Amino acid sequence: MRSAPTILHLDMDAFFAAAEQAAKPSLRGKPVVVGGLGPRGVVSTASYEARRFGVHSAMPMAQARRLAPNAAYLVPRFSLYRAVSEQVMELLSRLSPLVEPLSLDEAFVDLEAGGSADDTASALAAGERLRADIRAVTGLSGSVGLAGSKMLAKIGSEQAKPDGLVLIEPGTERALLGPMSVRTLPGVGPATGDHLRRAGMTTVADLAEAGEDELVRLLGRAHGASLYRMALGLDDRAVVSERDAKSVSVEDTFDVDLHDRVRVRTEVDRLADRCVERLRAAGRSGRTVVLKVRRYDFSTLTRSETLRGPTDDPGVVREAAGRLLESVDTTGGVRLLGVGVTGLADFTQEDLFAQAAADESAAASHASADEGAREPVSAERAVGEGAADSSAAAWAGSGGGGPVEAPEVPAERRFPAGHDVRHREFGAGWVQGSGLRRVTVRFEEPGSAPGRVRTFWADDPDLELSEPLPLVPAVAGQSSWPASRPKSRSESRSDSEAGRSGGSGSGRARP
DNA sequence: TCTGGGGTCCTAGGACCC
DNA sequence: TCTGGGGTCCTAGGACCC
Repeated sequence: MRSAPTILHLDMDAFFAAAEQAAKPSLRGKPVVVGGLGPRGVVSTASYEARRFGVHSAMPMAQARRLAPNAAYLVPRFSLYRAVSEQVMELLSRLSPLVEPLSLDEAFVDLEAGGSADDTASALAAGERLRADIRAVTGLSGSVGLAGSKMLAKIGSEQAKPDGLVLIEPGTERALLGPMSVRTLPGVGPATGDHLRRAGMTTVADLAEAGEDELVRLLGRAHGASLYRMALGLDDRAVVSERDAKSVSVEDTFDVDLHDRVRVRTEVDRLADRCVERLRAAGRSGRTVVLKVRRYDFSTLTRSETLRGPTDDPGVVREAAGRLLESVDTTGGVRLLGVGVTGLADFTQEDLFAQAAADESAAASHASADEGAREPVSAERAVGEGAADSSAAAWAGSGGGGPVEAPEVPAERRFPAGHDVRHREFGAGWVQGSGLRRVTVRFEEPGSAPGRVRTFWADDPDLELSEPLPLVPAVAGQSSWPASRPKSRSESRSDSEAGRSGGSGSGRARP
């Protein structure tokens, strides 16, 4: 709590969808839904136009399609969002060294620590300038909350949406919060909300009135006490930059439940490899391996095993995950599998060896086999039979499961819906749909007029996938476009996987 | 309507040690 | 010989957030 509103919370408006609209002029002003396109996909972000149809985050995609059948449905492109996010974070870092990112599109900034504001007027000026800078550099809008604490700054940005700024004057917190729903407070989700409602509390004022003892009795020590303080508008949490990750995990929901025990085991192996890849990319190792299984009925369980020391050896993680799998009953079908590592240490296996060698310890019995990236097994995965999306079924081809390295990569995998392409003659565009060895491209780019559509053969040598373009043309002296740097393998993987799980390539955008 | 993927934090019981 | 309490680690699950 401070007496001047110098904590800033920035939240980009409908970030993924807005970035896609900026990249694809024909989608501006139209409903756009970004999320998983497979039969079990959910909505990541809906544009404000799509929200008017009732579409919102975390909604099953099938439901979204019923509500907004004419919206454009796109798979997320994290390389684009990451690049825009880096531009935004760079602008925030000019305000203060104390920037705490919460996700790609959200962050706290301590304006006071940065010397960029020390009272209401200067905070307001900094916030408005930031919003203008973000629009100039990225072409997107963000909403800003300013207050004397993190909680209130965040509530402020929520109230400011879309494309606004709200400043909450210190001293007015309790009056402002009193009539609001308990669900406004961070940490109060559906379960806690129900719990409180059954106890007769629906507003923040109700919580303040109930008192700390009552809330602790109801919700437990930590949760009850912190909620009581928040209800009074008290929040001392500092803005902290650079928090080390505490776990790394990967998981996959399958388009169709897995029944074959052998198949389940090979998927666990692949997930273990992917998990270790990410672990190593972060220069970390971990001691506890966690297996997650979601069964056909959505019941979810985890099994974990703590090793004698941290590892980043894919073989070790695979074996541990495999052992854990032994203790899980998978009859009835498996909907999701996940492999994670916690208890992270800052050194890699290589460092351990160096240390061990220096100590002349005999511990170096486990060779860190450099597995490298295993070729993903048939990318068709569970698509093919029983896929709900009729277009996906039509495009999945006959039988599926052809040789992985065959030259005949299906068009929908070489050219995932929504991704950028370049044609030697027609220039920049994006994949509107693909399948049956054809690719349909809309030729337009950020800043251009809405473009026209043309269809090509997927093996057309003049057509190739390209990196996302900056949403705003680069200006001399302006911050550079991070996407232009060479991508790491893990980055390029994540986008193509998103495209793969999208499966159908049915990024339908109406002309 | 039929439920993603990546995380964080908390609770609770049992083992183990002092 | 029997009993007590506290601290830490491990495991499993749940709530929550974006």
